[in-house]
Amino acid sequence: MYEAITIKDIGKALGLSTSTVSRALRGSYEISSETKKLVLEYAEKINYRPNPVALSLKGRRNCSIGVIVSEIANNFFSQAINGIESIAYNRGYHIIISQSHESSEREAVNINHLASRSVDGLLVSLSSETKDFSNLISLHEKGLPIVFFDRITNEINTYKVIADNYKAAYDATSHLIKKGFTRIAHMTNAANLSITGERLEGYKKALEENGIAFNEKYVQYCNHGGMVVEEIEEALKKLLALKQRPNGVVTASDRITTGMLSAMRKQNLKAPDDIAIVGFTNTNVPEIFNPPLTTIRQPAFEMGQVATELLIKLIESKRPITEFETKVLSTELFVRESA
Amino acid sequence: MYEAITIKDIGKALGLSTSTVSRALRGSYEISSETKKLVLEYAEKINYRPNPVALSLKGRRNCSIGVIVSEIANNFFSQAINGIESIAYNRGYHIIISQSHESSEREAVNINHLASRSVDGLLVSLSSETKDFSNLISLHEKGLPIVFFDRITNEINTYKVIADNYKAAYDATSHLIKKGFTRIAHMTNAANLSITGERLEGYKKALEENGIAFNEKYVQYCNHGGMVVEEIEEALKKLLALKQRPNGVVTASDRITTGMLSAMRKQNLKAPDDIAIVGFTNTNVPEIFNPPLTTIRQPAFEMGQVATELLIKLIESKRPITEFETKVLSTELFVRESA
DNA sequence: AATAATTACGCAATCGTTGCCACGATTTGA
DNA sequence: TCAAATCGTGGCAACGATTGCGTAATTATT
Repeated sequence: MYEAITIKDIGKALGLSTSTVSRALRGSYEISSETKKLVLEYAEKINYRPNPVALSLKGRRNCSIGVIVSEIANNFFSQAINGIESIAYNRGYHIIISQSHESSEREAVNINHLASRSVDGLLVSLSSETKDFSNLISLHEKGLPIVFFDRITNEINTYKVIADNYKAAYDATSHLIKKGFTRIAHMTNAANLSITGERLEGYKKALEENGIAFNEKYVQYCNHGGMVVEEIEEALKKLLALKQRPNGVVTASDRITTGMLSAMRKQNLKAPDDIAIVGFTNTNVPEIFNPPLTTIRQPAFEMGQVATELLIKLIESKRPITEFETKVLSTELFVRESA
Repeated sequence: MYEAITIKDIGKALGLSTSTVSRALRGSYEISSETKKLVLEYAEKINYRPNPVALSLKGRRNCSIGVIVSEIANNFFSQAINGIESIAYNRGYHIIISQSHESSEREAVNINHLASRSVDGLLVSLSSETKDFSNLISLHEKGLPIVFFDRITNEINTYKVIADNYKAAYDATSHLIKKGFTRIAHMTNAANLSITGERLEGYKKALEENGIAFNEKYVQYCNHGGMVVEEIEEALKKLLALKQRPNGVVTASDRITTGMLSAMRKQNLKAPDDIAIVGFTNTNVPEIFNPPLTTIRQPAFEMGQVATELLIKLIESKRPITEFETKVLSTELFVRESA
């Protein structure tokens, strides 16, 4: 099935050996310009494309980048992927996208599949379940370039790109406090994610600066990142059951934010009167929610771009790079009516 | 960089030829069970994984499916992709996702890249720009299995999966009419998409059945499918400039629906009082919009599943399939407050 | 005119895997 | 007891492209 034109076909048609054709196509100096012209024109005419699988096997570059995220049905990630693509496309790389669905097992399967299809490098945002990095470490040690973005790990020394999650959560919490809310809950992702810790610290700092005691019960972790409706409703119920019912909340992800709005609606709770809300979200239309949503917007597109630039730098670097940095990009607080 | 274990390493370690190792791994009957056990255990121990690139080159199956859509930052497509993945994963296939961004050129580049990386088959939802199918036709004729979903073409005879767009638009329009709106606009995708035509027909039919004359000026085409904010604002302005300003609208895609809500808000127009709206959208939380949105929901996940099942059927079929059908899946109208 | 240098190309190995054929050793049948 | 069948294994070629090495033909040098 599906027979493509090979270098051999060209050779046969032109009475040349495959090596000559190969060299002619690559513009080698040891081929006469006549032959080169002949081959090039014929190749163009029959629309010859080198077989990338064969090139891969030969160990040459693939010009493809593997991307693994937890969910693409998520504004943050789909925007980040668009940023990744915008750079990759211009630099001649293709991207191959995989989802972990927050499962470390699927993450491992997909990463191994990408690695074995010999992508030139990997852009990784970890699943919330991942605690064992041995697979990634071993790939990294074997020389596979990896750049982490958003959900990172300290176990691997490489480039990383994150949003300023600490400041983002600090800003969100501070805004609620400034608006007069003092019993502020935090509804967030799985506890072991890097972003969760960073955001929790910012949240705590804002409370502390304003002399508000940190209450552990105000922090609700959604292990599925809001993909499961019930976990958010459950978390809300727990918050509502507290003696000191919170009057404000900082939600830490796209799905948790919209899920919370939906859960509040079910409970007939209005923002900001019943519970004020500042949400991390990258939706394009936060103003059409009811009420218009006060949001923290992450620079998803730019994060994708920066991560991709760093990865291509790693891939194309002649000598191994050993000095890495973690790029931290600023978030933005958009004040609307929900807080 | 990145050296994997090969069949040759196993052979060397065990004093066997590569062919014996290969057959032992594949459980061939002509290898003694002792040798098999030896090889299998050693392979397990050193965590051997066959090189898929070499397998590809050998012409064997790849167990990967290429998916091309216009945008993943779109509820419909990201849900469809999740449906695709759910089936593919269970059947042992990996998926490789590419975006066309509504550009026929990028579509072609990405499709060729997928095909040349020897995916076993292609799931395609066409870009709104695509008018030339010669590339796809030629791949299809060369034997590459292709299944279209959502945005299809009649130029290629294969399996196709669509939503019942005719009935969906008919239902949406009928609902508006039933609610007393008679000047109903239709804001839709690029004119040459299959879905656009199907929806337009349903819209027209509902008007006709209710004795309402079709007004061409009420139909606004958004060539970027709502990805560009301005095109929607422009379309709304054109509608508002009409002598007979419409009092209802059927929006035909995720991005157009939310974009329209946003544009209406900018113009200080409220639904349903100023303009009632029924929108095609697959958002998970249509109830948290202002107002809660009356929606047409497409069975995106199921469409992805069905398309994938058909594709795998094509891929795994021993003898060429020549009888194809187009599966039509039902949509659902959810009545809320915007109409 | 004889040798050296250059040009332009072909041969064969390589990447990892599998398909086909062959070969020696053991077993079976007559 | 001898030929045939069977079994387990190894060797070679092939997939498509690249590349080091070799070499014939041409050109330049002395």
